[in-house]
Amino acid sequence: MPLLTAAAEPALSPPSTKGPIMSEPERRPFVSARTVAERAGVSRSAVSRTFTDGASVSEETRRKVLEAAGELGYHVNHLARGLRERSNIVCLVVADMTTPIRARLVDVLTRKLQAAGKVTMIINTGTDEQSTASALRQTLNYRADATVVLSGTPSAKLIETSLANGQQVVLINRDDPLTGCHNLSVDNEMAGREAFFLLRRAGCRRLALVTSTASTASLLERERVFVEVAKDAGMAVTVMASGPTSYASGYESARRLFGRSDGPDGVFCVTDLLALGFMDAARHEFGLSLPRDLCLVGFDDIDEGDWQSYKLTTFAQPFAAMGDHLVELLGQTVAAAAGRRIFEPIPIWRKSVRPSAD
Amino acid sequence: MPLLTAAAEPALSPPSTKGPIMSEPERRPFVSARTVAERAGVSRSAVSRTFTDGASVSEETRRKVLEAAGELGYHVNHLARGLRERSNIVCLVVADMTTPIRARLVDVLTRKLQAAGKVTMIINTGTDEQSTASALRQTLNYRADATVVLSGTPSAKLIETSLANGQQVVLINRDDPLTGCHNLSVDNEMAGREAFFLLRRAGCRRLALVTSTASTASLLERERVFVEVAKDAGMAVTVMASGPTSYASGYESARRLFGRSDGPDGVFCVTDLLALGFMDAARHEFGLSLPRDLCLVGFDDIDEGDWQSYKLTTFAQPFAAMGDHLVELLGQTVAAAAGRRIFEPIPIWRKSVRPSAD
DNA sequence: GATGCAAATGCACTTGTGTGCAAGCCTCAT
DNA sequence: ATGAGGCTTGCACACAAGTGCATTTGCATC
Repeated sequence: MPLLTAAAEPALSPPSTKGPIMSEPERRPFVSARTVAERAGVSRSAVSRTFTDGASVSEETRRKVLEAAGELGYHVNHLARGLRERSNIVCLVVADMTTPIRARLVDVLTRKLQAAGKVTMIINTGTDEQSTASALRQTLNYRADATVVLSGTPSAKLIETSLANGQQVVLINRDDPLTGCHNLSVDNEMAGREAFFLLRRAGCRRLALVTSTASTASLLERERVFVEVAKDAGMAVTVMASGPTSYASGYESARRLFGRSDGPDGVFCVTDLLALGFMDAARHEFGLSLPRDLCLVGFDDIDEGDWQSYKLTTFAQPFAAMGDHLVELLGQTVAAAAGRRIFEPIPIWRKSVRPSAD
Repeated sequence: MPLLTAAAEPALSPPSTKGPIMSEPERRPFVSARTVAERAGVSRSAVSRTFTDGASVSEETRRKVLEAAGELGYHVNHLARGLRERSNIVCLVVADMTTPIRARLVDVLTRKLQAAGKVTMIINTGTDEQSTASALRQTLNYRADATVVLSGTPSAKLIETSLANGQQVVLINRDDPLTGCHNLSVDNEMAGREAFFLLRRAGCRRLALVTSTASTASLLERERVFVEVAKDAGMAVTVMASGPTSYASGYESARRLFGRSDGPDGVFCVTDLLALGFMDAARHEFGLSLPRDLCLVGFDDIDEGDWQSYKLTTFAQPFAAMGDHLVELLGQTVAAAAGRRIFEPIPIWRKSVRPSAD
């Protein structure tokens, strides 16, 4: 029936959908399976089956379909496919993408997801609850199979609706105690502890910890453990935070700390960016030399830390392993037990800490 | 290894897609408009109209619909909506995402696109034609309104099918002569010329240009103009490339250049990353001091160039303006005249070049 | 109370897929 | 020759939305 009407319609251009003829930006000339079918002289089902793995098509029609598809430039519409089954879309909710560590994480994850046949949607958001909320909603709008949160803390209620809609929620390095979602995190406790031992072994006497005013759970945990372990060993720690997690904040923290009578000689910066800013201020503003006058430990292992001007001793986050674990999670059924998975940071020895005291 | 192509590539299909009824992980419990309609006691059309701007719904039913939607956690399915009208998806094809400059560009673009009501899909690809091709196919699979290419050079044929499908193609900083697509680019000619004048004004006598072995059109253009202008002024230029566009390559180039009898005293690095590596080697390996013994100009204005250890004089790319222009393009009808738009780089004066010769 | 008009509503069709079911076709063995 | 059995193939439906058109409802006016 519809075929008849289409045939009866003369070839003159359709009188546009509705509006005046002023412009016609409404055309959607994407070629569909039906067009391919008509051209190949087969049914639309045959086209669908040709592009479906394991479906039953004769070699002959398959050839005809592929030929017609090639000539027309046909590509399967994944949006339509996503109506029936999984969309294969994964949403990445992230803030501060320009930060080296975030860029690395996004890079690794998009790579791994792609290799697993997923496609990633980036939602560039702020860290406040408001924008995280609208990010989560976006995720639902596009029927993403999973939402991976790298920044910000989603509200428990919104996570609940995500889960209720059969969507997996994975938090990376967000140590917030939320139930129902997967939690990949680096072992911040070990980092805090090891950082202290590194500095003590180097013979440092006046310890400081530099952090940011963005009170992320990860940063707080590193701080807590470092201070606690130092206290157990009978050493006090000066804690300093001068702004967001950035080079400038680390720089400023150093100015403040060394502006006092006796600056520290052993510092744990909870982030490499902070550490590099701190190191630059210590050197250029106060003429200190590392590791002689000052030992410095960072966290993240960003590329810049390996540059000749810095050679920062730090801890690397095992992003590759985290990415592998993520795709493994996505492969499982939705009902897979949600829970926390902790990855060990890898100590990276460079030149900003003395090898031993003696 | 490549992205899942449109062809009948086996791909790694999840083995459970069509398996027996042994388990039921196939549930897609996403709540649809019909469910909301049933709960609210109205027709499905009413639900649709409630969420469509400007449609005619009484205040009463609207209230009922919104209430039911809230209770059920309903979110409009943008995939289904994308079947009829524009998908509002924009694909970003990018390689080397961890590079600071790329991360910045991706950050700005995702922000701008988001503000314009678009959603961005990241396709993390290699720069070879093969992976660019499968990236382009991915773009078509998801019916993206537009494809924005930040890395790699798509084949003319593939661009053609994109355009034939009504998809806009925007190349950013790819100066390849491809017809039919929009081209946003920074003025490399001006950069090369200005870089030379900066160095000459500083009184440099032995010029060098440091580039990478990745022969991007942008890099080649900067090199060509710099060398040409210098030649016109009667000065020779040593050109050096030691590897990909990275810190390490810049470092290596400096080792080679200063390992000779007379190293350069004025250098244009076509990329900031190269410049920072170059600077570090010049200082730490050869004890040079900037800008006394060596004047250095970069390009990109990455954050790291402003760090205290570097203070690199460079040119900034006006990404914000480019992003604004991009969303403006997307708002136009598809038939908008494709062409090239050139943006002026912004000179950033810092400390790596002497202010004047005298 | 009847009429007119506007707003609200519902039906049915559209978008592009994938797939269950049944029918058709071909081959082979009885 | 005929039925069994396996491969193909097409119909029709499902997925989740938006919307033109016709119909119904509500309300005011005559």
